Amino acid sequence: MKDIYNKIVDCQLFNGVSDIERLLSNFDVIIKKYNKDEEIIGYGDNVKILIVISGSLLTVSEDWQGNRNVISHIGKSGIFGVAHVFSNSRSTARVVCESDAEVAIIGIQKAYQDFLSQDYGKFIHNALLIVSNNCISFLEKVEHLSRRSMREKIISYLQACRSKQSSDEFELSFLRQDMADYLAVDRSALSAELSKMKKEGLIDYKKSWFKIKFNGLIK
Amino acid sequence: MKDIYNKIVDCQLFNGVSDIERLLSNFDVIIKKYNKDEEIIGYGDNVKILIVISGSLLTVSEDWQGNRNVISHIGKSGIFGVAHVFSNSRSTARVVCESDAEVAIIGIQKAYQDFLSQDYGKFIHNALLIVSNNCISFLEKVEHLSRRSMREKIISYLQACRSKQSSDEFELSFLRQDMADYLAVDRSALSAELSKMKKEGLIDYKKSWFKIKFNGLIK
DNA sequence: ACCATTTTGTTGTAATTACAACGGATTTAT
DNA sequence: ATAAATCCGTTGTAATTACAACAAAATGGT
Repeated sequence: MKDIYNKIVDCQLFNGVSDIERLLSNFDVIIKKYNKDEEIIGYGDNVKILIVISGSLLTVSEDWQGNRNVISHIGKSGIFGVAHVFSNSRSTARVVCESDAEVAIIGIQKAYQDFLSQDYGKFIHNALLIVSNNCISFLEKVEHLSRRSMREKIISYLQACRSKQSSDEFELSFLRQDMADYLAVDRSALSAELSKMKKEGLIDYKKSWFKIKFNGLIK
Repeated sequence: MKDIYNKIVDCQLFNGVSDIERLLSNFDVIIKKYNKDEEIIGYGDNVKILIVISGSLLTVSEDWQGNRNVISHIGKSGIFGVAHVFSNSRSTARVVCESDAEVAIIGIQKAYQDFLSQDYGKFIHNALLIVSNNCISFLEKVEHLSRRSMREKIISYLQACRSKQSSDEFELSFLRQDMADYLAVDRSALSAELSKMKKEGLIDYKKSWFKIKFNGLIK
C-alpha cells in the first residue's frame, strides 16, 4: 500500500489531499505492468481511471477498413478515464501501450459513501480540473479535424504545438504515422504535403523536430 | 434575485443543492436576452458559464476562408463554458444564437472562498458530471470527423443519433448546412451523398427527419 | 560494421470531394 | 395569395487526397 502510494502521489488527482492513504483506502487501486502494444482498455469496456507511472499510452480507434484514429497521447503522469467514469460511459476507443508501461488502475466506486469528506471534495475538484483540460484538448483536436484541407489541418496542429511549447521549434510526441492518424489523413500524403510546405519555406522539420517559419495566417 | 432563481433552478448544475439562493449569492449572475444570430461569446473572450433559459445556441468557429465549423448545439437548459471556466481557457470559438434566446450568465470567481461548504461541493460535483458528459460528446464528434470518407462520417453521425434516441427514426437538431458544418464537409456534396444513400436503400430522410435502414456495418 | 526492421519521402493514378451554378421546394412575411 | 427569402437537391468540372508501390534514410540488435 505504501508502495502504491509512492507511485501515484504526484498525480494531479491528489493535489491538496491531506491524507492520501486514507483516500486511497476507499478506492480499489492496482498497479500493473504492460508491454508495448498491449491493450489496457478495449472497445465497450468499462473504464477505470488510469494513471501512467512510466511509459506512455495512446487512445486509438479503428474503423472497419482498418484506418486508425489516434485520439490522444498520454505520457508519464498522464491520466485517462476520468470523464468516462463520471459520465458513466463505456469506452468507444482502445487504450494501448505506446511503449512498455506501468499503470495505476483506480476504481472509485466504493468511495461514494465518503462523499463529503474534505479530501474527497478536493479529489472531485481535481478531477473537475483534469476533465476540463481534457475537454479543451478534444476541442482543439476537433478544431484541427474540421479544417477543410490537409494543409489547413497541418497548420492548425502545428500552431497548437507552438502555442503549447511557446516556441517556434518543438519536438512532436508523434511519429509520422501517428501524426497522420491523429489528423485523419494518409501518411504518405502527409509526408508529401509536409515536404511541399518545406519547399515553400513555411516550415522546417526533420523527423519529429519541427520549426514554424510563418507568422499568422498563410496563403 | 428570486426571479433569477426561478429561471435557472432546474439546471443540472444545482442538483441536490439545498440552498440555491445562498449559493447564487456567491456568484455573479445576470440574465440577458439575445436576438437570433447575435454573438454571446467571441474568439478569445473570457468565458463564463451560460445556461440556456429559452431558445438555442451554436458554438461555431470559422477559418480564414470562411468555412464554418459547427462544434456543438446547445438547446434549452443546455450549459456552456464549464470546462473553459475550470481549465481557465479563453474561447477559441464563438457562441451564437441559433434563435432568439434568453441566457443566464454565471460568474463563479468570487465563490472560491466558500470552497468547502456542502452546497459548493455538490455544485462542483455537478460541474464534474457536466464536463464529463461534454467531454464524451466531443469524443463522439472526433470519432465522426476522423472518418476517412464523407459516407463514413455520415454513418458515424447517424449511428450516434440512433443510439442517443434509441430509435431508428429521429429528427436532427441540424439543418443541412449545420449538419455539413458539423461534419466539416460541403453542403451540396452532403446532399448528393445522402441522396445516393437513399437510392441505395441505406437510409430514408426528409428534411431533418431521418430513418436508418441498415443494421451494423455497411459496404 | 552489417543486416533486419522501421520510419519517412516520392511519384503516378484512381477515387473522392469541393465548388459553382442553378432549379425546385418550402417557409415566412406582408 | 403572392413575393421574398431560405433551404435543399442536382450536375459537371476542377482540385485534392487516398492508395499502392517503391526508394531512401534512420534505427536497433548482434
